[in-house]
Amino acid sequence: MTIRRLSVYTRCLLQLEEDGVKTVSSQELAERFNLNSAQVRKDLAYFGEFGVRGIGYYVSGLKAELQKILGLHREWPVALVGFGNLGSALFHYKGFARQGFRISAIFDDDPAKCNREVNGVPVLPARELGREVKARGIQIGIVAVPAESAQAVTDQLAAAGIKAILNFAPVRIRAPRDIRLKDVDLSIELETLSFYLAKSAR
Amino acid sequence: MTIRRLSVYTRCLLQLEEDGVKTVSSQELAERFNLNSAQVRKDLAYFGEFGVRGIGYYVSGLKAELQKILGLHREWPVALVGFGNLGSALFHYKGFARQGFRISAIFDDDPAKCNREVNGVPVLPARELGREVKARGIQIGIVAVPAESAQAVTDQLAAAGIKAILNFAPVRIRAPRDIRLKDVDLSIELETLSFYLAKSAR
DNA sequence: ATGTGCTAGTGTTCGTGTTCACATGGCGCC
DNA sequence: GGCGCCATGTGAACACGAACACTAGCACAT
Ligand SMILES: NC(=O)c1ccc[n+]([C@@H]2O[C@H](COP(=O)([O-])OP(=O)(O)OC[C@H]3O[C@@H](n4cnc5c(N)ncnc54)[C@H](O)[C@@H]3O)[C@@H](O)[C@H]2O)c1
Ligand SMILES: NC(=O)c1ccc[n+]([C@@H]2O[C@H](COP(=O)([O-])OP(=O)(O)OC[C@H]3O[C@@H](n4cnc5c(N)ncnc54)[C@H](O)[C@@H]3O)[C@@H](O)[C@H]2O)c1
Repeated sequence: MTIRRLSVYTRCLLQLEEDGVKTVSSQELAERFNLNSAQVRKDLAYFGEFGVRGIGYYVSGLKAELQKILGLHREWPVALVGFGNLGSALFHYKGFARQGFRISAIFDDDPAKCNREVNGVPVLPARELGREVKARGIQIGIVAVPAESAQAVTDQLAAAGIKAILNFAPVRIRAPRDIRLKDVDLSIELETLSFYLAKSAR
Repeated sequence: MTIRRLSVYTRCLLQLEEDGVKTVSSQELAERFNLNSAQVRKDLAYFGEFGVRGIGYYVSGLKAELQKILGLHREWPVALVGFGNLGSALFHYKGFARQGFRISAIFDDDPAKCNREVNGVPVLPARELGREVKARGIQIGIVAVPAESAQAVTDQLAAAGIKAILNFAPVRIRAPRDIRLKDVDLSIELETLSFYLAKSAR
């Protein structure tokens, strides 16, 4: 199943709830994301029978169910490794906190950047990563260091017992099989765009 | 066909070329990304017969072919809209330029940020977007403004004749059909991770 | 209490993308 | 110059996810 869509539905439901909408049909949800309504129903029915026939889905009930499925009913402490351009943009982004992701420790090898606090969050040298991650029970790590350091950082995170990694470095990194790994590669996104431009120019 | 893989191959070939490797087999490429070797061959054969039977692929030849397919043999001027946290991280990122993407105009509505130059690139108020994009022949736009402004910015980019948009705002934006649209939603990436964590904790 | 209308749930079809397995065809060695 | 090697290219099998179309069940009106 494609989990990404559940996230999209959840965000939409948050909006609908704010707008005071009580129920929503699979049809309406589908139109918002130009999907097929059967798709939406299959996605939702996979995890349980959340809907009411003849009515649709109760917005707040469905929202709560989806949040529980996605693990958004709790707070997730997150470790951010690399406090450069991208790292600090991510840190200052408010959207993560809204979904329960709290960057609760930052690690960077640059002595000029570490051993201080930013908005109450400690910036620490990478050598303290293991201890700090364990002490805080952090399960999610974000890798925002240069490509050449990404594997080393991943190894440190793995050793510290982290369970999931979001990697921004443009390299394929290796992690133990039980660690969930997700790559975000912005160059690739741009390249798919230029591919289509180059093609239609042909 | 999944274009993303072509980008991955290309980056790998760049590395191989630097390392002085002359030829590479589909098998070797596949192992690097744990893919199937038939997959690699299908991907490449789709665009032409680039390989030599019994030998594999000539690294520099294949690299050049893929770059041409992806449109990386030329420079793409890019318009960046929104010069906040994320926008400036993207602007200062060196990786895009390496693939030929050059941010050549920045637009932001905040008067404190615009009407100046950063590293020789003008930061302009959004109202000048149309003129500037046309004048510079920009075909790719990056949307890094808050969600509530994203649709308005998209409309401006569309009116200016842009052909492709990379959107970082966490909303589904609408654009004319002939504009290639790509969304990057980092919250969703984190949520897929927390989904798996929540699931295995169950 | 019964009927009608509406929308969720679901078995099946459909299409795309992946994997398998083999035949094809350059290259170099004899 | 012919022969064997080895990796490509590709048709066929397969798997997965998406779309269709039908069935089931709840709510509300009568
Ligand atoms: N900036 C962007 O917009 C952008 C876009 C796409 C991808 N990326 C990728 O994200 C990563 C970070 O990019 P950036 O622009 O923030 O780079 P940056 O150079 O600004 O920041 C990297 C930070 O990592 C720290 N660091 C280096 N090695 C470390 C280690 N072993 N342990 C801990 N910290 C270490 C450095 O001190 C620095 O502060 C890179 O891999 C880059 O390719 C960035
Ligand atoms: N910062 C991150 O790490 C991050 C991560 C994921 C998603 N995003 C998304 O990226 C977008 C930008 O995030 P940010 O953190 O950079 O926000 P930000 O508030 O730091 O920056 C937004 C910038 O856009 C400008 N702006 C607003 N409306 C505009 C308009 N109509 N025309 C031109 N410029 C306009 C503002 O002046 C500001 O400079 C948001 O949609 C956010 O949800 C950011």
